Amino acid sequence: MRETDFVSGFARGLRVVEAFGEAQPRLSIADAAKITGLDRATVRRSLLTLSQLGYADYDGKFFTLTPKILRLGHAYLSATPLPIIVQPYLDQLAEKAGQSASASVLDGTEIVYVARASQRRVMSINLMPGSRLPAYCASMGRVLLAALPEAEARDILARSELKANTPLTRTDPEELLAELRRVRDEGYAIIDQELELGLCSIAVPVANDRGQVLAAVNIGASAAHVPAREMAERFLPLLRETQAALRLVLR
Amino acid sequence: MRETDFVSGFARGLRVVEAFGEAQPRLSIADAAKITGLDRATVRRSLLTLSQLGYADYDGKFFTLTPKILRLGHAYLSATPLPIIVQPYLDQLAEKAGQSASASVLDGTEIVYVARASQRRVMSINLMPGSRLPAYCASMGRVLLAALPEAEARDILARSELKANTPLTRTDPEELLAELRRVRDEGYAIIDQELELGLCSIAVPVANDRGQVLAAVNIGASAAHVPAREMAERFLPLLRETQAALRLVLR
DNA sequence: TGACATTTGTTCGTATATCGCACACGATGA
DNA sequence: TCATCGTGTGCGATATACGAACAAATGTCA
Repeated sequence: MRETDFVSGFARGLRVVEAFGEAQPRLSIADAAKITGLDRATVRRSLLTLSQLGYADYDGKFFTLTPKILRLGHAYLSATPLPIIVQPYLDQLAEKAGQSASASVLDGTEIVYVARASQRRVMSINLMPGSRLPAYCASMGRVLLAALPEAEARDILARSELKANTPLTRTDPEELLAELRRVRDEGYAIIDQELELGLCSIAVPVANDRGQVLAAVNIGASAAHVPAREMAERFLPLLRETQAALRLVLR
Repeated sequence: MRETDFVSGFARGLRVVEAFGEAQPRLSIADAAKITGLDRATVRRSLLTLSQLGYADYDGKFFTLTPKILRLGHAYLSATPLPIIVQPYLDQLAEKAGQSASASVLDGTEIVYVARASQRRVMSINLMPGSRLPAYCASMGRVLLAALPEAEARDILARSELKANTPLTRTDPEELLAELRRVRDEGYAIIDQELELGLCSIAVPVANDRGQVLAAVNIGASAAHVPAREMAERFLPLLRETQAALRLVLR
């Protein structure tokens, strides 16, 4: 790949889009420049481009993204068979379990939700396709990390900001790696309020017919209703069932 | 806005991303060039840029989008208060109604799902945030079009490809405009198997405290379980309740 | 099979567009 | 009033797009 095989204007524009987020729904030119570290003039050109294409609104002072920006993610969601195939199985799983079920894949140090069947809300944060959580402290994250060669998992943990979201969060890399080995052996991961107090979840990997792990599926429940020690007993059979069904239809 | 306030490299890159879709999950350079109408050399540079940034994978022949691309849509979903505020109300609505509830906004001739609480699957197609449906034949689309000045609704209908998805689909622009006037008067829209046989839905507009229509909320049900003539009776009170609650919290 | 046509990916040179910087200007507030 | 912050603009240096040409792969037909 040569130096000139890279369109930096495009890359800069994508950085500007990603500058928008929960904390920054509305950005002025200077805001976006500060967040992206790009020159104000450059950011301004990118934002005006977004606005002219209908991906952003501009009131003369602040820019906000429009729903048209979802077309970009939609291209992935509809182009990738995974979410479409998984969704009906999730719906069934959520109904049988009486709890929310989700599917996610790994992207760097984070897991990305690609499908979700919500039975009832148990988390304070709102999860939907495209939502992200740190892998090290999420049940699906543990399962996905366990599916990687250990060196790679170690590398991802090293790049992660291992912070204790609750007193129960495990943050020691060696302890996490030991847990990953356990997950690899047993084939499932349970999180007991490591992400948020009151929330438990159990996840299994989802592989295709060649045994490649493509995603993870989990069930989340309120710790008050389902203590962590009961998670496996109550939900693992259902998850195994879903896992087996998906193995046959994924390629 | 001056000529130079536009980054055409960025705009070209976005066109390339949108070239991916359900029918085209994997694109070669030449494919993408054909779809976008851009020069092969230019498309190649954009695709290699996407690949280098981790937004796409490249096997030497075909490009596919990666989940990282969802960050772009996620920027909107988490940056925009609407989905986050609406989701808990949708969950509640879906539970009370025992049917799926969704929220969407208008983008051109299409509605875009921004949040969804799925109770059970009634449609053959899979809906999730970011999914799109033509506005003219969806209940939320009717409601959103009805909220526009008539000239604008007429223009959108003119730009829409009015095709009959089922024998019940209404495709005559004048008939649709008359229906929009009815929807505007009555404050809700019912779709009886116009999008897909066996599927009924009812939608109401969601406005903020200043009366601006920001989105639409609907309930979908199987026509076998809930005939169209019973939709209003069974679900309109629940939808009105949700509508009133949202009016108070949206601004 | 071999020769030829077509398609696809890649490279190159140059005209053109874009970047980052510096500066001007207006708004806001101390 | 002055300092500060944010926006818009002109300019030289640099990066990019385009079209064309080339190489390699693929398809086609006798």
